Amino acid sequence: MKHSLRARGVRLTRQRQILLDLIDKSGKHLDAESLYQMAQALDPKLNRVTVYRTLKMLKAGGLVDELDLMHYGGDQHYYETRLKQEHAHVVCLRCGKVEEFFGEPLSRLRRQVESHFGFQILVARTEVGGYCSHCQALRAKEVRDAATQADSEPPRKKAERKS
Amino acid sequence: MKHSLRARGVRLTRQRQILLDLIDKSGKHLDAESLYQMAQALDPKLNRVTVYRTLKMLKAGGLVDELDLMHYGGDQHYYETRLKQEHAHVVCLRCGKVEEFFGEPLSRLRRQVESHFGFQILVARTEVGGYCSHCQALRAKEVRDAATQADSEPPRKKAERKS
DNA sequence: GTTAGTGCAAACCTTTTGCAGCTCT
DNA sequence: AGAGCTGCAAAAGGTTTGCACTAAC
Repeated sequence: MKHSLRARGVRLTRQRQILLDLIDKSGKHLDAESLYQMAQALDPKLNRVTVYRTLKMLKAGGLVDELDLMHYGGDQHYYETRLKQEHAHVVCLRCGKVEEFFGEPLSRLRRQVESHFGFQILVARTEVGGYCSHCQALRAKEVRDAATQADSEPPRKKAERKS
Repeated sequence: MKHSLRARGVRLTRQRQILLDLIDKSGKHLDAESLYQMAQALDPKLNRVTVYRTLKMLKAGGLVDELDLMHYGGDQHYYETRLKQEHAHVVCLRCGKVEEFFGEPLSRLRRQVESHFGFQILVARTEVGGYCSHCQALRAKEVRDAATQADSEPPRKKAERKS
């Protein structure tokens, strides 16, 4: 990563070294604010704006990919170093867990889009939202509880219709 | 759409009728602001906030899908009525044109994610960014021109700001 | 020594929220 | 009648920009 930047004449400032190291070493799916917090622990003077500018540059240079993760947890963007292999992000909308899916449908899709439209793909992103296996049961229970509560709610007045 | 809402006890106010009609009739990929502008032409009192609230409700109810379109043109969200058939959005990063891709890799992907993780999918989104066939040539020319210009460019003075 | 990069403050854009009043069923 | 909606104003959240100063090459 650093090598690639140097080759383009990008200056490797102290701040960028810190950020690059964090992005590389940390697990994936960092958003700007988290990255900023981590960076600030190492250099309290490092500004939030520098984080945004660095991420923007890395994205423009194709060194990181930008994700939304189905906007679970807000409208900020998440970043991960561009991996060798394309993958989809599978986000549980209840617990927020993110799984990565590698599979041939992805490369197949890419090839089809390229040939079908004569399109030159620079970046592709597949995000899936729903409930993970663990949360499906819990979710069912939550719905049940909510319904039960509604049913047993004091209809102190005249007979009310059920919705 | 209206029927489905009524069935859930959602009130069909004048404002919602306007917005629902616009979403249905207009081409796809409207963002909140555009929808607001269109709605305001029909009812000048209709507030932007109502647009946001309505879109949020439709999304929660699964009646519309939310798109980012690779953030071409900003960080706002776009909406389209949920179609029978799943499709990917292919966005040209130069001209902004959006193509829709229907193909079996998408349903294949869906099935694989479900069975591989035991995941219950509620919403899936595939977005592809790059250059459409028309823009590829133009893009190449732009890059060439930029390089030529850079070579022969006199030492830069003050940066000019875009108005 | 240049010129790219940084920090700071302030602006910006999109979206959400609190609340009083209005309206659909 | 009354819960559900709307409009207004104001705030929030995330990101970008103008500008003077600093540091990498």
